Amino acid sequence: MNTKLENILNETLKTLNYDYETKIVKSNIDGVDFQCDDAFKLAKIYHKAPFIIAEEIVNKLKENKNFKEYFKEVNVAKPGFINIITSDKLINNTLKELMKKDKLGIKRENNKIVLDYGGPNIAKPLHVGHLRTAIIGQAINNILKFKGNTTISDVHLGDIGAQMGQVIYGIIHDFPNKKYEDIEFDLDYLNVTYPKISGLCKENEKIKEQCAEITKKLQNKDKNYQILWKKICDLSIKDIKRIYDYLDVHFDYWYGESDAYKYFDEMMEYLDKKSCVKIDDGAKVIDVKEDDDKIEIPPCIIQKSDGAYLYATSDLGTIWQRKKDFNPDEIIYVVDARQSMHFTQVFRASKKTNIYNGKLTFCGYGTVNGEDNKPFKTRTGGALKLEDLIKEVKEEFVNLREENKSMQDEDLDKIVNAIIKFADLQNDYTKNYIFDIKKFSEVNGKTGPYILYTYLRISKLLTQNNGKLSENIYNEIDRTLRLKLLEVTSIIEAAAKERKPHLIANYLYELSVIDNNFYQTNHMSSLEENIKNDYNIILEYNNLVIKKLLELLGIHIPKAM
RNA sequence: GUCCCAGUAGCUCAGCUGGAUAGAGCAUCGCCCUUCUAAGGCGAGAGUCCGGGGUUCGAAUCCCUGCUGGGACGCCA
Repeated sequence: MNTKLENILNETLKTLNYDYETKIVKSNIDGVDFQCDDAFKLAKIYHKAPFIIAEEIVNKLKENKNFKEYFKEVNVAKPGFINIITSDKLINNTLKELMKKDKLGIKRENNKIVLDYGGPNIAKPLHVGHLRTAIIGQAINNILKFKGNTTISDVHLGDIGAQMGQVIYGIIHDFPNKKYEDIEFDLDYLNVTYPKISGLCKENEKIKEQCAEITKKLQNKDKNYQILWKKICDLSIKDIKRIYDYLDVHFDYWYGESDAYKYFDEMMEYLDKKSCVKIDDGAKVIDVKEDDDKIEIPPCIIQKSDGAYLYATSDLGTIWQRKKDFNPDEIIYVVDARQSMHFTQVFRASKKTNIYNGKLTFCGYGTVNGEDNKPFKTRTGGALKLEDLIKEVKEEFVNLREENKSMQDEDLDKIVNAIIKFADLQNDYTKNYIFDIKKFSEVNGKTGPYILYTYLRISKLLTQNNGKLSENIYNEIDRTLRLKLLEVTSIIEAAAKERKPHLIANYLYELSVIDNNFYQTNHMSSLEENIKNDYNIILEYNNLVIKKLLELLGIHIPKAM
């Protein structure tokens, strides 16, 4: 739509001898569809009054023999705005073209992109802190895949950190006389043991040291500890998968930090030859300062003075591994914004040492806060488990009204997903947001269930149509809806380009509001056949759009609600 | 201390690659169900866009500065 209008406007500019690429934007003036503000720019370049230029353009435009095909009305407003009201014909023709197009009219991309999201720790249950990376990461994954890219998602498990030593310490002390092979325990046991030992470590320096020792040996591939480690991983991953499955969050690879450890030897050997790698206070560091830095970026430490490896090493090792396994065009990290400094260091280290020269993107999201606007904690001070959050939302929704109690479980789960995901994705992810269980479960207003409700209600109105859209537009809200549907392509393009799922969520909400208005002003059942036919075609497409966009956000539509 | 992010209606937030009268949801108040789901729609009130400068024909948006809140700053992950 915009392109078509821009083309005809640019043609006009040319005949007036203005050398300028003009842009058309959506107008927020009542009754005006689009506006062009470039008379002001031209005024500066050609030293004329903007109003004169705008009038010149509009007059010339009106001489165009195709004027009526494109426009219902074009006029100039006060200082020099060009207001455009498009013809019904243009709207309908563009809409017809869009309906024929594959993938909602978007341009295809073909990059190979690795996405790093999830990042749960083995031996700890998933909690609220794991929610955003999963939901945002999966949404970005879906969007980029829809754009045609080959995406590779990797959960990047924290499978070999300090918590492993602590859990193994706990197991050894709970099963003192058993061979490691024979020790058996379940998830409940793990869920108790980790916090228990973690607490002990805070009180007792000696136990902490012993745990650290186990961790170190494990990292150095101690065969015995690996037996227990394997058991813990298997149990824990199974549980983590269960929750991710519920949230429809999926990964192509379940690699962990331990998988990067395999490459440390060859990577360190490679790095030792680089001039930017040096020893500082006994630690091996990569200098990542750049001349135009506003602040001093500390060097990236890749090996501690005691020889141990740390966070940056494993992230660098992971880049090494990804380059080797996938050789992607880009790697996207969907992680807590507070890690921005760390990733600046790692990204720079990777570039400087030539480990990877592709694009590295940091998508840092804000924290989920409690009502005190501080990172969310339960009443007892711990992190709320994701499983409990899901339960709470479900309960809240079921108790909302009597009809919900008889809902099918399958449908309920879809709605719970919609509630949680839409709440998270409707705002720009770079910002913190306040986590309010009541607001999460709210069904009125800007929520997932509102969108689902709209979709389901429209599906019930749909009847047969002959697939041939006429040239008519019947009323203002009809027109608004058609124009809104024409925006879908650019919305997806923007969401993909900026990696911002909330653009899609906002569009879905705006579209749903228009839909609700539409079917309350236009009673389908009492309409003439030809109007009903047109509306059916439009609403059918409308629902196709809603369904596809919801899918991109990881939200699925229940059978009924 | 340095740097990053934020400050928009009572509350939660969109808008931020500059455009006309700053938009939603919740809350408040009015109207709309003999007709496809009222879990809805329409409308009203509510604003020094944190303060102060500047750039511009035009600033919530860009620059400088001050205040407030959150965060990050070499051997944790």
